[in-house]
Amino acid sequence: MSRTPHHPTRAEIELPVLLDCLSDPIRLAIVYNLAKHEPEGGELRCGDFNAFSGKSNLAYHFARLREAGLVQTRLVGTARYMSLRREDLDARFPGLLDAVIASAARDADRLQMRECEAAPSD
Amino acid sequence: MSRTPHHPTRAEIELPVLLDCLSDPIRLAIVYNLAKHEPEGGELRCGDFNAFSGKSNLAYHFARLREAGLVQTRLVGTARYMSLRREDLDARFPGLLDAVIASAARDADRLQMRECEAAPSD
DNA sequence: ACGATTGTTCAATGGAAATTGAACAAAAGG
DNA sequence: CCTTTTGTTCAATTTCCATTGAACAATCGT
Repeated sequence: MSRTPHHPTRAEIELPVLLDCLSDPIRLAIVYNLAKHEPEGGELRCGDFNAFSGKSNLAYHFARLREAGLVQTRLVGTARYMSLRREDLDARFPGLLDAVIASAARDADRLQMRECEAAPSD
Repeated sequence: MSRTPHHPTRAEIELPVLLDCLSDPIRLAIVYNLAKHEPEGGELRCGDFNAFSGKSNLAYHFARLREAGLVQTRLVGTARYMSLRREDLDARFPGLLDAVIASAARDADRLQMRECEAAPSD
């Protein structure tokens, strides 16, 4: 485990990678839930998504989200807090993230979009 | 060759399929060029993209774009004219297509986005 | 120091996607 | 008709992606 996971710079974020990342139902659901919690700070723990899939599979999706530049990870004890890279994404591709999230919200039922409970913060 | 290729209805268009479709560089370039030609009617022939890849590979990508609901195909003689399904896409996922196209335009250089010449219309 | 918790890394597997070339289909034009 | 043009379909290959379980790493609590 590297002490600090790698995050691409804002300029390194690439559109096809980002779209591919968002095209996976599990990753889209993660982004959707992160967006939903933005009013309350926007941070969720990795463990908050344990109902979505197995842990190792989730770790794989978290890494893809991070390396695509969609989320940032903050280490707190043994836990990891994730949040959307709002500023970077809005600066890089204005309106794109909002349009995707709004589209996902619109189809939440059809997409069988899961929701997760935020664990009590530290 | 079926006389009329299948197009999904507006309601059948699905977000993950659409995003996956747009995440491929060749398909994104096709959509980008179709968008660029919207002021002039928005139709381009399949053959206008022949510089992008081999014909059979393009036929594969055209089918994916069509089946994702991104484009519609009109048969004229031996040629096929494609155009974006603007109304359906804007109705289904407002702002999404525009945000993607604007993002692609912004990164056109980095994406080595090819441009195609519209052949003289009939 | 020890065990529990949290999450990652690794290796292996199954399956879907992209690419290629050859063969085919439909219409246009001489 | 016969040839050319346009584009698809098919089969085969290669590559990449998602998923799984076992092993590992880092921290916390006691």
